[in-house]
Amino acid sequence: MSMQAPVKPLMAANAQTRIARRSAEAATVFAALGDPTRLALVARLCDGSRRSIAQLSEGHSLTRQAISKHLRVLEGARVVRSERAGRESLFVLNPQPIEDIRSYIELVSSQWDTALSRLKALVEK
Amino acid sequence: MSMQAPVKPLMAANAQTRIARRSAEAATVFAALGDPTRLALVARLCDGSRRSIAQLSEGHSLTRQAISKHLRVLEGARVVRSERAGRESLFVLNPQPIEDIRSYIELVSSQWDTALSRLKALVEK
DNA sequence: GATTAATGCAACCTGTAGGTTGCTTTTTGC
DNA sequence: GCAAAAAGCAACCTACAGGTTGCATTAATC
Repeated sequence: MSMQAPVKPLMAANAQTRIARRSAEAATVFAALGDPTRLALVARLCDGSRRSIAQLSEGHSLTRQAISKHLRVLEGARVVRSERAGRESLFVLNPQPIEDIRSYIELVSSQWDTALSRLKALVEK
Repeated sequence: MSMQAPVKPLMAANAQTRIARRSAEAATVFAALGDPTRLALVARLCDGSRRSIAQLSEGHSLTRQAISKHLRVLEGARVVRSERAGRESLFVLNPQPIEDIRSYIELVSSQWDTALSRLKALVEK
């Protein structure tokens, strides 16, 4: 087994740790969005509407309970919020976590970009 | 069961379908990033370095084979590319799919934003 | 107040994701 | 050429994600 990774650090260690620190939370949201059914639900809610489970079940081949479970998963990741209204519970998108992973991706991309520009600078030298 | 969703379309139907159309591919990438171990691997590769499996296994409590499997999943989602170099295979980040989901999120967010602004306009009327 | 709609709850089933162990194959370095 | 390093392959295990069915509960409606 090799002692240490013989790879030169091409970036500030700060950024790496900053990214790593946010990975855990980000993974939860990614996982929530990583199912086609759930992502379809998010897509359907992203116009800001609040819809009941029955409404959200229409058009899917799945059972109402299946949809319900998926909604609870999304709620667990805070991608969605629910509120009971009479006999139905209404779901609405919560944009915060999605905004969070957007900025996470931004962070990752920026690292990649600086890596690329450094590489380019190195080649041109 | 209710006939049709009694929800007014708050947005152009175009955007909804545009989002829906991209959901399937996006879900694959989200799923790939939805595991903490895999996201950590991506974080480690996002500086543009190419590293071997052995290198990427260091620091993890998992087996080399486990890491290897995760890398293949990432490769399946094209988040990462591999290349055999002698007796080791090197992995490097491929930013394209991540860029894709970034723009997907952009799309979703924009819908949410227009929904919000319309709501605001409605209230102020 | 009886009926029907909308959910919730719980048990259950099945496939597969995530992980391990053990062995083989391919390079490398001496 | 031999020993060790790096990775691939394959079988296996286990938990749980994703789905179903059936029944209980709550609320609207007439």
